[in-house]
Amino acid sequence: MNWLATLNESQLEAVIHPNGPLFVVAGAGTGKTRTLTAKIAYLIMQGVEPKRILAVTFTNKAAREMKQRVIDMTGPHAMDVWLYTFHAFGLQILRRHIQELPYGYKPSFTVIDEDDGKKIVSDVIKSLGLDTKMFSVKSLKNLISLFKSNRMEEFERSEEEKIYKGYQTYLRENQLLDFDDLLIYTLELLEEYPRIKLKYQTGFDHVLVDEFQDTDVIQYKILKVLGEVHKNLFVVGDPDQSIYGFRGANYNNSKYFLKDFNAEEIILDKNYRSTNFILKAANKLIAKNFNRPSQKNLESDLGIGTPIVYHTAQSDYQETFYVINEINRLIMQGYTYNDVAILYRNNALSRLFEDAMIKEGIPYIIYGGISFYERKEVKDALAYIRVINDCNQDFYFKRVVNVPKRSIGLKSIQVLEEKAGQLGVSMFEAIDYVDLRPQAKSALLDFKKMIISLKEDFDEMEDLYQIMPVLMSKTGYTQMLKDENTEQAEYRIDNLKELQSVFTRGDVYYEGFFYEKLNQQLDQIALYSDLDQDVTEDNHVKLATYHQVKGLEFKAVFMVVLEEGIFPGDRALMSTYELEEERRVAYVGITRAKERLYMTHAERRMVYGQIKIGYPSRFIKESRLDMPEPKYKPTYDYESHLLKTGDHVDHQVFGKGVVVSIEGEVATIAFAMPHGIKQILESHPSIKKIKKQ
DNA sequence: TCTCCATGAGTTTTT
DNA sequence: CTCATGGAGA
Repeated sequence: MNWLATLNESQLEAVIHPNGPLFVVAGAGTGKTRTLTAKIAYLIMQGVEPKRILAVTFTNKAAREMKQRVIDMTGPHAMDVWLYTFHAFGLQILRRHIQELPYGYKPSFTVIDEDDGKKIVSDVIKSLGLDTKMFSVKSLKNLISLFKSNRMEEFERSEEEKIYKGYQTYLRENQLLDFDDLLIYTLELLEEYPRIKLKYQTGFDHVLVDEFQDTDVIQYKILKVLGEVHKNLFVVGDPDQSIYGFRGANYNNSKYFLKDFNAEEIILDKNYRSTNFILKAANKLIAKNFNRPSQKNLESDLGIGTPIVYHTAQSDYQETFYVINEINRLIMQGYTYNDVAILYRNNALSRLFEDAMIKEGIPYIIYGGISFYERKEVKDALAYIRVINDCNQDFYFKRVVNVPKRSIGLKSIQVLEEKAGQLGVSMFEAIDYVDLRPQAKSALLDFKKMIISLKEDFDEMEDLYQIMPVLMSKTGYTQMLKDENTEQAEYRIDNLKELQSVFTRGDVYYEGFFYEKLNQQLDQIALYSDLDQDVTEDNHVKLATYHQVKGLEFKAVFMVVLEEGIFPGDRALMSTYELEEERRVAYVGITRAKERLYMTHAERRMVYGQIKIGYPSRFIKESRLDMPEPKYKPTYDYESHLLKTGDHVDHQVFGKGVVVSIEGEVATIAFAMPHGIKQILESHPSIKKIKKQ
């Protein structure tokens, strides 16, 4: 156990802490993962059976890495540790017990992703005959999610509730579960079914949780049930890095945990990542948050380091220019492109910087975008496989029946779906009975024949790698892409080849007959959003949002577009709660940097095609170490006003209003109730002047 | 069934 | 500005 010697005092204290509830508050870069894996290894060394340990994480990547580390530390029997994401843990439980719930689910249910969910919502809206303009699919899917996970009491509009019910019915009738269901049904089984509850309460002796600050209400309840009997909950997290509130992460869970379990608390604040200029800035910034349990100040042994560099650019373009220049200077000083990250608040801001990178020939990658398993061609291929695997999967049937084009239009599909509904069979089965024009009917019959033929091929197969070639040629999918003869199509073919290698790897990883392997592989894919390609090898600057780099670190970090209205965003200005979350996002940003940190903003920026004046983000001032006000000299003319008394304006949040007076840069504007009179910077990006009628 | 234009919306997203 | 969507028309 020589790895125990590598831990610092607080880490060691946490690791050898006797049984009972413990909250390890692990600040950024303080060895959170190291402590958690050491704890698991320690438990195993103490004689706890690996299969009686449950550790949950938020990402597959974290789960996989942690498992590997524990195996490295204690040997291969650590394979038996239950180390899963919350969702994967739920999936395990539900594959075993879902038939006990009164919703008609069979253990062979399918997990759909966010995109599929939206499609279903959209179909439901249409089938209810509602005006599609009145209901945004995106926000409805969100509302449904809020409602399902008890984060919203009731729907505001009766139609919304109808859509929710339609969605839920569709899922149940088609044996589909969305991501929320994986957690909700798991909780229901654990809370309402004493036998199951007892099984899992006593099946584990220890429950460990990573990134606890990101747990939502349902996840916390699951942990609560699991830990109720033995109370051996080892929870690691950093409330200051809670930046997923919008997705349901409940900031108060840390308070609840300390109270509900009367847990002890150990704080890790010795940082191993950054120099102290950076840490001081981070400490100073986060201290501005009022709602802040478990306060801590980060400090490291890495010296004071280089001061943070602030830069005010005259325009958005010049800001990118400055960043490029500084990157070039860093390179001359011996940094590699790999050491550098450009971080911003939202994805749209990547564009400017991407353009600049291309122009200057600096290698870069942009995080985010559509991930591998969300790509159209990959989803199509998987949908085919699901239909072949089980012909009654109407949802996936609909997706592929006319891809490539087989002249089976929307109308034909609708008629078929109705027929299937009348007969109470799947669309696939209903093909024989449906009344359609001969062309459409024979196209459907041909499709059916093709699927049956593919099914026969599958039955003959022994390994997953055999799937793709047959599938792609029989369905005509590859041919369709080849005929397109575009770069885009080439790229899609490459992605399908990559899917092929996913299956090849699956052959090594999974055991059993073809269909057993296939089902395991499909489950895996359902919970994985992306391939874990190791991108750290290549040498390029990383462009990413703050959210995307949580948990990562870079020698040099550029926090760009630090402007009021963008970061913090307009929406966050009204509530302390949201503003504090924005501040935590900034805190995450600062703490990514190991040696160099730049904070930049521009005075003028194109926003939606219009030039707007930008003010430096309050986070600059709030984190700045020199006490006096930042030497910010605006270069625009104070006297030329953008607005004048009597102007009508439209504010993104407060709606329409009239300018009552102007003093300096501040306009007093009267908005309709309940907002009333507000004083706002006249050039604030959320204000738009509207022409008088 | 496909293509073209008008229209509107426009944070963050581990699963 | 730029992307997605939906309706009209070929």
